[in-house]
Amino acid sequence: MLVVRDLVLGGSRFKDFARSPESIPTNILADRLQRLRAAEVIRQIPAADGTRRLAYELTEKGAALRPVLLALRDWGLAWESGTEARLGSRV
Amino acid sequence: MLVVRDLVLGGSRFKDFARSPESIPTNILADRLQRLRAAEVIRQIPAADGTRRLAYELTEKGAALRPVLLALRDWGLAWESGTEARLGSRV
DNA sequence: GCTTTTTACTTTCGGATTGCAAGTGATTAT
DNA sequence: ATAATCACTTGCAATCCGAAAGTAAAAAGC
Repeated sequence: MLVVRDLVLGGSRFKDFARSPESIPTNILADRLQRLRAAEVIRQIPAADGTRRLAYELTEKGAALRPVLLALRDWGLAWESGTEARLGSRV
Repeated sequence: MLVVRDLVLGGSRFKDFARSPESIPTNILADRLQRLRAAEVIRQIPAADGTRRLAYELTEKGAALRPVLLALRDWGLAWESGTEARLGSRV
């Protein structure tokens, strides 16, 4: 879910996910990326910066998780102190 | 999350959760009930059937998770075959 | 062109978490 | 009075996770 959130926020590279404030271990991150790809929530694409490196983007199925993230964000903002709103507007 | 879903659906007793199709082991269930109580998502109440047994209900904070469940249900219905809609109408 | 750094992982390993099975004491049904 | 149900707890093997280190390929710096 945190990987999906990062993708919605614009991050798209392995290093971006690894540097997120939750600081996921890289072995777990690699496993999650693999599983999310198997579930067709994300897909691999070539990096946008001209290099031969990889990046990830949400599939249509993955983008459809946005309302779930927004509902969770709203709940956190309303009920859990310390919740930060990095996700933008509704729907 | 599955405990919260069961509570939204009407189940309220330990046995109800334990008998859910996901069949959670009872030691994990006991742990989750304790944690959800600590997080003030659920609270203990006396059972409704006159016996001296226990039941659980959602707090206001817990009930506020309903939109999250609905968003997840909608996603499952749209993208995951085999998703069953046991949750009722919107909001 | 050669060295250093970055990237995207994999491997290793101790500790935490989980699933399964069985057990327990109190309450309730027969 | 006896049996069954309820709401857990305990014990143990297997799985999963986090932290750290290692690696191969690509990119950056000089």
